[in-house]
Amino acid sequence: MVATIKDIAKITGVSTATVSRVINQLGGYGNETEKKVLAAANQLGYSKNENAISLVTNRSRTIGIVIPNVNTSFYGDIVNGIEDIAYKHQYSVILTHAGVEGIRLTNSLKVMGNRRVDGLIIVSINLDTQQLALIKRMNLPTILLSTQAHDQSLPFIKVSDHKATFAATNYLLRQGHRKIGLAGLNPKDPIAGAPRIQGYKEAIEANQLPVEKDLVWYGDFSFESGKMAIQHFFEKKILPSAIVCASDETALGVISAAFNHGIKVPEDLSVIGYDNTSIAWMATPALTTIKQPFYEMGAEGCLAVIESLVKEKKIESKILPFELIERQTVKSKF
Amino acid sequence: MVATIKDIAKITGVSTATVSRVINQLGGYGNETEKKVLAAANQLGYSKNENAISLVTNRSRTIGIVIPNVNTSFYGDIVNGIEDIAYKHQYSVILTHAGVEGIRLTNSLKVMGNRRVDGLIIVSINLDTQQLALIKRMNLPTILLSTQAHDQSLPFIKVSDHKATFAATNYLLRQGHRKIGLAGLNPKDPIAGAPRIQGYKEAIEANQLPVEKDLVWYGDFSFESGKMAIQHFFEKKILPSAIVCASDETALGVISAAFNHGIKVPEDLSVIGYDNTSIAWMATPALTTIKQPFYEMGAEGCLAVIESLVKEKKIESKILPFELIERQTVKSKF
DNA sequence: CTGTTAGCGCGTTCAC
DNA sequence: GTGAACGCGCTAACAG
Repeated sequence: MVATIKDIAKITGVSTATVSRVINQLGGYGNETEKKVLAAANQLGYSKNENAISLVTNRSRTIGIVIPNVNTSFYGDIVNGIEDIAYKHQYSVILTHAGVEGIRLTNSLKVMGNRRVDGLIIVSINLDTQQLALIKRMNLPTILLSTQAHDQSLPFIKVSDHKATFAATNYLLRQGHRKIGLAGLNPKDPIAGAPRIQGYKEAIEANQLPVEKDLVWYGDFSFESGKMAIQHFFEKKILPSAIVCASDETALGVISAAFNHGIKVPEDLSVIGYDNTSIAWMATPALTTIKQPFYEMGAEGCLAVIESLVKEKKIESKILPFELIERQTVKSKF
Repeated sequence: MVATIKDIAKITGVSTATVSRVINQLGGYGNETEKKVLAAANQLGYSKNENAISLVTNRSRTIGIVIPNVNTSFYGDIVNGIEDIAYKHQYSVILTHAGVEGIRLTNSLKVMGNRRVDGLIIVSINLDTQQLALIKRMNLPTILLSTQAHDQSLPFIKVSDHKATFAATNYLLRQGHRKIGLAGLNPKDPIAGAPRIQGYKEAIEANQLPVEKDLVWYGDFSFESGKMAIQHFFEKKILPSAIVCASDETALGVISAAFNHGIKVPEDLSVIGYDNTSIAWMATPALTTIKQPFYEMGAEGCLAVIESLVKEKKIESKILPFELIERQTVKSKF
């Protein structure tokens, strides 16, 4: 058994109250006692029991992270950002997976409730009305990362999917591309799907070009979606000169399938990705892509939650800037 | 404030002890009371307070994960494996980063101690003697993942780095390659460095070939190391026909630099990676590599810790099998 | 089948 | 400057 403040009290001959004061540096005790207590604590290898503290203070200094079960590599960055900030503020982080598409979310929330987390960070899950209600009922400072509530009823941090895809498409247009495909987006996804499709269309139309249905291939943001897009374009015999992709993975899928068909990137086909995960810059040719600031999302989200805890500050939604990173997969037509 | 068993007791007119029995399904109570209690719990939205439970039972049903701060994508898989198993057994998982090369480890362990985690999973950190002592002093079921203690004093799960690299090298040899390079390994790393270098050398020598010093370029497992290796080979004018790489990232670095020099993979140069992270199969050409079963490492490691908790079963070290995955970056010389 | 009691480790009055 | 006493929410004897 680990030592407790009782043990320290016994050894030093002071009361547990005083030990507690010293350990928490609350002041109001003599120099002598302080030394005595600290020495004893050190000698016994005393370690706070956060569970006991939680019980009496009614706060756990713990933040709950809920992540879906898909394994795109960017979750790592977000979690990094969260944990770094939590660490700085002496908070701990407990992590649960909410299953594919958040199926296990209810259970995740239950766990978080049982652990009495002080705040909640929910990453990249499309919440339905019922789930939203569940979250609100927990009455905890909460922030959504890389997603948002369809009714905006919870604060979030993300980039503007609409603008980012508009920018990507427009960039291709400015490079002289006229037949621009779209690959891998899910139109039923109200957060990361539909708005991006809209951004793509608007960019095309803003240039007085027609949106061609056959140039759009829906999917699920995956590598496979990218491969299938190329397959589809081939079958329809309508190969675009450039493709806007749902993710870096989709872009790599496009490139992979293109390669198999003998199409060269970027000479014959330009490709632009989305996310700027590590695979983007490690690929050959290196992927031109839209960068999402994942680490910052995590860090700022965590900070917002913690500040709402200590300063009772309301959590504000925030749109973070994306960035178009030019590398080697887009070729100008001029 | 959330409802407690006291509230339930008051409403239903039974004692808190009985409420506790019902909630934990311990049996020994009437059908009537059970219904009453459950109904009240439901109505009040009762939620266990795990912190209070931890206090009295002296176990937290929490497992601590310590991960270094580097951001290779495979941590995600390991954590996935851990969390899935933890979830199944109703354990929670608390995550801390131990900084670059485990510099913050002491603090991580302190956090874990304060939270009174029941078990410890340490991922991919090379522990020095002092750190090992620290961990042992915590007196917790512990397992190391994808690393091991230099004195084998803690159980671990990993693949045999030595054998895996031997296999990779030997595979290249069997494809007819005679000038085989090695890129990106750190010889000072006693776990993932030196043994692999050894495996490489042994394979070469087993084929009565000389180990050429200039064909070996050390590094830090990174993409950059791969690029520098090619740079080096060029300067020395000693381009191998195949390269064994420290990681998939190193392999991609090799491929990237090779591409810039007009060297084609695999036509002019064969490359074999290590890890089989997602970038391996998404790359074009898809990377031939050594697969490490990361998810399984996490899952089996977590299971071992939990079983040692419930069954007092000792945790055994385990060498997991690697697998050589043939894709498109190695070309036979025949 | 059920209630009483004690105590887990700690922070926090309220006295002195 | 310090201590006694209480209670956070819960489980675990023990008694009935």
